[in-house]
Amino acid sequence: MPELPEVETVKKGLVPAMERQRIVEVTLSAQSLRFPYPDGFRQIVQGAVVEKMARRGKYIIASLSTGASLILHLGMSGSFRIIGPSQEMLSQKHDHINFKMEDGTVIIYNDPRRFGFADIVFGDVEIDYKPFAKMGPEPLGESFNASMLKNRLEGLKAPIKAALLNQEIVAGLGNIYVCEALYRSGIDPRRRASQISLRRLERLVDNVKAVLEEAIKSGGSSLKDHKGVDGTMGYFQHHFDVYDREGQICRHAECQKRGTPCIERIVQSGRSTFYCSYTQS
DNA sequence: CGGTACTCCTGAAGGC
DNA sequence: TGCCTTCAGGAGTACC
Repeated sequence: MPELPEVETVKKGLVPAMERQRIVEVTLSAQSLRFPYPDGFRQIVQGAVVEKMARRGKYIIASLSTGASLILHLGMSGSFRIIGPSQEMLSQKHDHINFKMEDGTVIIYNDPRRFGFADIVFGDVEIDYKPFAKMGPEPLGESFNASMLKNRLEGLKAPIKAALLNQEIVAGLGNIYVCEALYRSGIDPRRRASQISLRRLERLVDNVKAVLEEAIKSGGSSLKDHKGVDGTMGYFQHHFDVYDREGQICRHAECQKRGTPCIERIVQSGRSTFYCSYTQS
């Protein structure tokens, strides 16, 4: 389920438990995740110190003292929970990976749908890990701006909705935030990506950044709430303008005034798109 | 090559 | 209550 803000929140939550800590033991479930665990996974990870936790798109990267990097992807239903040294460790259905740290903390990866995966990369992840080699820019980075986006959209026949979901155009966006950013920008999700003016792309870029930043902020606060309860690193509660609001009235004054439902749901490349049929053109 | 459809898997939600 | 269908925030692959 997680998109960039959720992955960023999860990564931040893992930092205090993992960074500069040695992983002393790894246990894996019998069932593999989306891909089989790489050969020698346990041997490669066990005994290594996590030097730095990072995020690229929707991927979490733990760089290890051995020079290798541990890559984690949450798929649609992956989550982590952290069991402190003095806490009782209860295993749950769909637990797949346990990382036991030197101080006794255990980090557990749980994933009911098993769309997530773990991988190992030797060398420079940006070059040697295939998905990163082709991945678009980080949307919160300086390099993500309207003119570079216009270049990347040039010649595309796909609708803007599909283009923004493509991780090779821009990294980390998923169905929810694409819907929200297009709504805020007043852009019809069905519009051809290559036919959007620079002016509108400027608004789009600003709104992509804004919606992600807002989500990261609320993700951070909900993380705190969750931790106290059961150690779950949850996803934040967030208010969406259009996502999952089919048949409702959006917050635009003109739509409020009209009083008839404006939010519609359509299917684009097999995924739900929610948008305001009056203000997005 | 570009674009879309299909696919992996489990669980939650809604209809009857 | 239970059984069935539909849908889910990802992304690689298959195929036109």
